[in-house]
Amino acid sequence: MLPIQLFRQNKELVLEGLKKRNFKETELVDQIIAIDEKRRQLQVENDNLAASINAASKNIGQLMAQGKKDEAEAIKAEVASHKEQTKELAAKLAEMEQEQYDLIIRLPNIPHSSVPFGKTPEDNEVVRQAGTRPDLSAQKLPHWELTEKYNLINFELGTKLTGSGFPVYIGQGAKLQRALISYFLNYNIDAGYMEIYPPYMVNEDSARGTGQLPDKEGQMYHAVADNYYLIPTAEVPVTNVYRDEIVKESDLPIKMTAYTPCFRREAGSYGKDVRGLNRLHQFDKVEIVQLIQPEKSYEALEGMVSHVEKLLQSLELEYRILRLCGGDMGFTSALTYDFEVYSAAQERWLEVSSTSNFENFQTNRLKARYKDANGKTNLLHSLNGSSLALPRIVACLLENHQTLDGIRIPKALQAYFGAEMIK
RNA sequence: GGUGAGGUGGGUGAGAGGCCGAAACCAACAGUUUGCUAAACUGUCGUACGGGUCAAACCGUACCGAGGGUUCGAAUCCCUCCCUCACCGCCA
Repeated sequence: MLPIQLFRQNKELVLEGLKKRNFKETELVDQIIAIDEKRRQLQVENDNLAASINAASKNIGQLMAQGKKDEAEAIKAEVASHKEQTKELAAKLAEMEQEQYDLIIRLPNIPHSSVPFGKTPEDNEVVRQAGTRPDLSAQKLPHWELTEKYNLINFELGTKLTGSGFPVYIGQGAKLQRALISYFLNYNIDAGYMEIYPPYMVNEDSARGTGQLPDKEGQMYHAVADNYYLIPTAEVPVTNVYRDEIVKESDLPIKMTAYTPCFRREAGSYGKDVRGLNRLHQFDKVEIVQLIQPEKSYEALEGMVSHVEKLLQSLELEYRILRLCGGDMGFTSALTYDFEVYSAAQERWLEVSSTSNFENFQTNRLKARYKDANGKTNLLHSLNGSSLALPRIVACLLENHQTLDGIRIPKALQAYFGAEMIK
């Protein structure tokens, strides 16, 4: 949610940002500004009225203490009429606040100046591409055949136990998951991230805090009896750690990492996108989150990007980094880098990480703030990224490193996996 | 699941219709003292919205778990809901 001050101070910036996103309802901006002015007017009126009521009440108390009952009664009558007015005003004010909120919440974040113009994924800018494409002339099996061949994952069993999109990892397949999770977490911890092991369900306040509610409830699994939501990403519980908190500047940056399974309903997905490990209802992911001063957040974002990039390199996979265009960026992001890995048998790029700076769009709603050197309270900037999402990494590891003798495990992972090959 | 107690500022905790945005203590921050550390002392020390200002100072309003009610006036009384803690039961 954009801070209201932004509209008063820099309307042009908002309009330009919306244009870059191809966001059509630009009239919302003027509506918001108009309501804001009216709202403030009303507040001044209402506050003044309340002030006179308060003063009168105090007066009554003193008069009663002095035994001047008649005078007190006279003032009481006066207060009664003021109260009528303030009741009306307060109701109008609340209505207006709600109206303003409803409008403002519909606006997406303002893209960073480096975000390219564009409407579709084709307009995303390839920042870097690196790694080598393996020679699969000897054998080119897609991962869903490799998982069967080596008995790593049983998709049908998952369907029996739960439903489609809930694979069962078996034997070396299960061990590979555990190895990747440990490797990713340790890698992040070494870079100064604090490991968090959060709940896998959150309450409504948390879901609201990171913006899953009110709009995206269809994306989450909901435990109705207790009104808890299964997390669609670790970002939800981890970012909410700092909901309604004010931290000292000396505590910044706050860097957290967490492994969690992620639960997504993914209603409406179909076809090759959901084949094998490409899209699941439950998957594993290791997330990194940072909270930092506004002036340092883009430096931090670049740091996170190179952090994730090195991790991908260590897995010996071909990857590319995209700077998402205005039309393809998530609603809450100001700048997003997507990481894609080349799936050599499917011959397509798969997204394995999305790393974004949300500036104060998230923290405004979360009320995650810090106190600066002058004692002033400001909103933090929040950033997060995957490092990494497991299923597609697994898919690419299997496909890209397949040989006739088995699947080669990258060096960096061997100590965690305990073998050099899957046979 | 049963029974009981309770939700007050960063923490502990007092307040029981007006003198309360809230004592005291602790923590934190700044300073004085000091060879260093410690101690001692002094001061500062909630948030939001709005007004005001170049910026401050300052002023108003709201907030004592949430929502409603009683009253001229509510942290304090009443109602509803939520949550936490303790003990018992069950259980990984």
